[in-house]
Amino acid sequence: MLDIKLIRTDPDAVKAAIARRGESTSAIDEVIGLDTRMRAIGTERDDIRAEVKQISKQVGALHKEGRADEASELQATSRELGDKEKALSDEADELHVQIRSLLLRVSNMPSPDAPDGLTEDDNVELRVEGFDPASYAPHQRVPHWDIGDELGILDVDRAVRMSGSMFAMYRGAGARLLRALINYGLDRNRDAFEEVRPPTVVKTETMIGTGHLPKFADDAYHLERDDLWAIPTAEVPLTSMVAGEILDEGDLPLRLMAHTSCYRREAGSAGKDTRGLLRVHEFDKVELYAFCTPDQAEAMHTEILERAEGAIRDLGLAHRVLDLACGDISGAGARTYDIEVYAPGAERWLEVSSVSWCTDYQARRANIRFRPAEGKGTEFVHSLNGSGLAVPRVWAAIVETGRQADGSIRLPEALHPYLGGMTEIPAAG
RNA sequence: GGAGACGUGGCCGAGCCAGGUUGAAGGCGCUUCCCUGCUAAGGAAGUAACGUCGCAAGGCGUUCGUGGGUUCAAAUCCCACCGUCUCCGCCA
Repeated sequence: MLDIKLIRTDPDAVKAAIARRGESTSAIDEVIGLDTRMRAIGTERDDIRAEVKQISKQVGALHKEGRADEASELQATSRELGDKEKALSDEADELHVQIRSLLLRVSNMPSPDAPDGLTEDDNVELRVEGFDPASYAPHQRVPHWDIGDELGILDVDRAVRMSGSMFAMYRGAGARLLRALINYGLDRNRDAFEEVRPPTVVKTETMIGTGHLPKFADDAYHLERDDLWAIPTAEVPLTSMVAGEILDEGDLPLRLMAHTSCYRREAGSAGKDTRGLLRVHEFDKVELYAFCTPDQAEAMHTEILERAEGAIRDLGLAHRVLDLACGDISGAGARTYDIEVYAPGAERWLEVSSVSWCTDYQARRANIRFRPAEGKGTEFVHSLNGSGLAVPRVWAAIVETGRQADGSIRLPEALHPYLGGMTEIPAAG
C-alpha cells in the first residue's frame, strides 16, 4: 500500500511513478478527493466527541451532588450531539473503507532505477552466464517431458488423470532429485537464513498483506467452505510472520527461508508453454525472505540475488539475469531481478527466480514496523523476497542439460551429497 | 464437534459482579539523573501506538482480543465473532 501522506503532499510524483507501470492513476485522484473529505469530517467528529466527553463528566459530577434535574438538560444536549457524531462517524468510516479498498489495488511505485518500459521486451539483460547455443549436442535437445517418460522419472499423464492438466508427478530418481534440490536450496543458505516451515493454507487477511489479494484473487486457490487460501508462494506466510509487530532495529535484517508447496491457478494460461513442468499448478520452492531497514535494503536485494543466482550457477546451468522493466514488475515490487535458466530440450529460457524489493509496500499492508535505535517513533520495514530454488523448472533444466548420448542423465556435482552418492540417472533399458 | 474458564500497556497483574474525572493501580523491565572509588543496594523523574490540527510548544480524538449494541457516559453491561486454556469426543 502506498503512503497516503505522500499521496497528499506529492500527488504528481506518485502518479508519475504509477504511470511508469502503465497503470491508471485515476484511483490516486479519487483517493485524494475522498481523503480531503474524510479529514474534514473527522475533525468535526472529533470536536463533537470531545464536547460529549466534557458534558458526560459534568453529568457525572452533578449526579454525585444529587442535582439530577440539572443533569437531564445536559443529557438531552449530549444525546443530540451523539446523533450528529454517529452520522459523521459513519460517513468518515465509509470514506475510510473506500480509500483503503482503492489503495489496496494500486501497485507499488517502481524504483527510479528500474528500467522504463511496459513489457517483458523492455527488460534489461544484466548478464548471461554459461550459455552457448552452439554447444548443445543433439542428445541434449530432448524436452524433459520426453525424458521423463523414457526414464520413468516424471509421470505427467497419471498426474493429469488424478488432478487435471498442469499437474505433475515425480517418480523414482526424479522424486529423489526433487528432494535433493530442496535440501540443497535450504542448506546453502543456512549460514544466514532461519529455516521456517509455515502453513500453506492461510486467511484472506494474510493474502492481503503481500498484495496477492484483493487484486489477484483469480490466480489463487480458494477453499470456500473455510475461507482459506492456498499460498502461491511462501512469501505470503513469511510476510505475515511478523504482521502487526514492531521489531527492534537490532533484530534487522531478519532473514528467513522456507520450503513449501506453492499453488497457482494460472488462470488464462491454458495451452501456452504448459507442457511438462513449464507451468504447473502445484510446485515446490525454497523461498528466501528478508525484513530490513530502508538503509539495508539495497545491499539485501543484491545479497538475495547473489544467493539465488549462486544456486543456479553451482548446478552448472546456463542462465541470465534480467532487470525488469517497470511494467513487468509484479504489484508489490519496486525493483525486481529475474533469473532465467536455459532449458536446451524445451529450447527456451525459464524463469526460476524473481528477486523483488518491495520497499515498505507490504510492510504497510501488513503493518510491520521497527523502532530505530536512534531517534524516536517507529518506521515501516522494507521487505524483500526471491526464490532460492524453484524446483520444477530447475529440475527440467538439469535433466535436459545433463542428458548424455546414451540417454542417461549426468547429475550436477553439487547435488551428489544429497543423492546418496548417485552421480547419474541410468539410461532406460 | 460438545461443556466450561479466560483474553487489560514491553512483560506480570489490579480494575469488570455496584458503568463516571482510568491511557488505565501496583510490580518487573527499560531510559535519564542523584548518591557511590567500582559494582550492588538506595533515591528522583520518565517510559505505548496511531490519526488529526499546529512553524512549534502543544491541543483534540482513537485504541483494555475484534466488531456491533445499550447509555449523557463502557475496560466495566448485552450480543456476535476470533483466539487461548481445561475437560470430553475424534484422530495421524
